[in-house]
Amino acid sequence: MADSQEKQRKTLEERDQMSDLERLRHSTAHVLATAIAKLWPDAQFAAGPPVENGFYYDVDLEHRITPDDFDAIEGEMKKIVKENQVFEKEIVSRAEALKMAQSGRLAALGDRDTPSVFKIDLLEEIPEDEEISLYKNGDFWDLCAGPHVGRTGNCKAFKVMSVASAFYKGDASNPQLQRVYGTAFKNRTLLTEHLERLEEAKLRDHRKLGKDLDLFHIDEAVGQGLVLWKPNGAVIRQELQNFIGEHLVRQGYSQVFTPHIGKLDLYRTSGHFPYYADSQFPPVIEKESMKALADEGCGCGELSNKLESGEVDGFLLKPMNCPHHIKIFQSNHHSYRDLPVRLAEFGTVYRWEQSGELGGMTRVRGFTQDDAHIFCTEDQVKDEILGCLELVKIVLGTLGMDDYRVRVGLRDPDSSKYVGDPAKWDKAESALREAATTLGTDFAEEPGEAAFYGPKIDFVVKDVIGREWQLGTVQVDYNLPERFGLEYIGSDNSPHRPVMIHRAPFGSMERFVGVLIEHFAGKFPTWLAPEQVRILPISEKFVDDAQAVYDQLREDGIRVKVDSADEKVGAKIRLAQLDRIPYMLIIGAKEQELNQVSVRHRDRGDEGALSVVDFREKVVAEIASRSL
RNA sequence: GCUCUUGUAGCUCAGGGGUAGAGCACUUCCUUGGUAAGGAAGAGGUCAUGGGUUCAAUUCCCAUCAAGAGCUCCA
Repeated sequence: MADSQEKQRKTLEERDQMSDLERLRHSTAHVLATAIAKLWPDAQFAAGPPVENGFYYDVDLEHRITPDDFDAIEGEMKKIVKENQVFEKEIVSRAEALKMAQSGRLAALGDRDTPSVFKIDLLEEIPEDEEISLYKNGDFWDLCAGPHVGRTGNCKAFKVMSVASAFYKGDASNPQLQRVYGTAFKNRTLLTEHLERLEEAKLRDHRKLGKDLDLFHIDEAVGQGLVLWKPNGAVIRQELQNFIGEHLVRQGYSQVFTPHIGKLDLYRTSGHFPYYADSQFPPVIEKESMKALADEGCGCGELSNKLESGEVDGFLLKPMNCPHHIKIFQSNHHSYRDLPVRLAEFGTVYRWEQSGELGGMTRVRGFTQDDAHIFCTEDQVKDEILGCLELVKIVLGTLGMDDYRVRVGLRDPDSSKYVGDPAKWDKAESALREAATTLGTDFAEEPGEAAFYGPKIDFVVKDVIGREWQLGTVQVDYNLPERFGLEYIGSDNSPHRPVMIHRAPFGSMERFVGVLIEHFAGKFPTWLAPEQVRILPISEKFVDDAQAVYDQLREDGIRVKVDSADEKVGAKIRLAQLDRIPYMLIIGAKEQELNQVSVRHRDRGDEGALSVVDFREKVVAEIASRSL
């Protein structure tokens, strides 16, 4: 937030550290800008930095750039590359730079009627003691601190990728610019490889696979961001819940169930209403109040005031589970001997995410957290955090998800959005930091990433198109115990305030399964696969034998189906492969005679014949061990 | 929420001012076949919704709803 402007401007030191690839991409951004300036001389350029997979340049332009323009843009870029213009650095005085900007000369091919408005703005942000440099390639002069490659001829392997819009300087109150994205690599081979990787990634997109494999459905009639789990998806979710459930028992959690709504007063106490009203579904107003209000002809604004003041009461779809769990904790008196109390629930919550934010399973409006709240003493905080991290590690380890990063979210010292005593924050932050060091993986401390009520550790993974998603989370909370006046009786026979820890190893079932679909590209390990075994009789004659094997496997709880369609076995195999079924059992005359099945694995191929008993044992063991 | 793009059969998509087409899936028939597609026939659509322009709109225009990309946001 506060640092978004700083992010726009790299320090000189950071610029010196720009990698060769970033330098190349940044230079290609200038080539892009040169091409756009040729095609549309009235273009006003803002910033054009390298980014993770390429670069972009922000431009304000009457003409709406569409993918249809890409050929023309790339054509111009190729000419500029071919001309092999030198990237020339020139140090100028502030006054000179300003003069050029006033005459529209910056980020342009020549003087213009209008000043280079964004460049003037950017000039003003450059610290007094910093030198001001221009980079020139051909007639294109741009205000730029560099660094660049030597010549435009170095920028051969590029591609214009997409165009989107972005707020100037990342501030939603600023005008929106057209952001043209491109990518560039050292050579064509690397570029082609990158483009192929993107194509492959599209194939494992969870939204596509969710449809192909019949895992989930989002229906307009139900609502945006509200996920319907279809039978296949439900199997995966249930297996994951069982898996977590087993570990909860081992770690001394108690399972609870709570309703999906709670009174507004509950959230007034927690501080979530009306503070977070914008990101909640509107309250459900009590019947009697509703009627009275309607009779009064109460308007919308009035209603909202009355809700805020508490004059009218109602219920809120729960945006989180904490208050309910707190009330469970509070329904008993607690001695220090009882602590920690660990309450776990797969709790469904509802949040009014902005419509532009919704997407697939990863950002939704109703989702189920594998939530738990731990109420403990100050002394227990560290061990409890360790326990939580242990659980996250077990989860990610079992699923083979090792491509994640750990983020320790600390408060932003300059912001006032945080509640609670700074001394307690310090304590919580150091507890988390200490716990994170025991993790054995690198972690990054990120100021400003804390929740408003406390610091946290997040496990972040990337989806197929490189977007980061927060999955598992462990958060310390000194705030809610205060607001609800939680207490336990200490060994000194006087009341003390417990500390709360929120934790969710998956984060939400929706997001986690979405990410998991992409992680496995739909090829779930046998224990998670909606259909674990498919039996393929060679012809109609062997359907009865297939059915007999089916019955035996079902006894062991194996999820199995028989494909009795009137098709050749090749076609049946193809279908089973497309459905990503781990095991195919082929039954024909040979197998019938020996009471065997021919085993084919979706990745390993033909594995030869086994007796039904042997196959059963093998698969049951594989499932029980949750092997990958 | 903002900008842009998109919305045609269950799925993937083509088409285009004169009320629609392919492949896969589905149904039926022929075929009884050994490790990624055997053949034939059939059924299936108010072309997202609501307005407007027009003799005529699924096609053009506007709005709404939804999806996608990016930005902003994410207790």
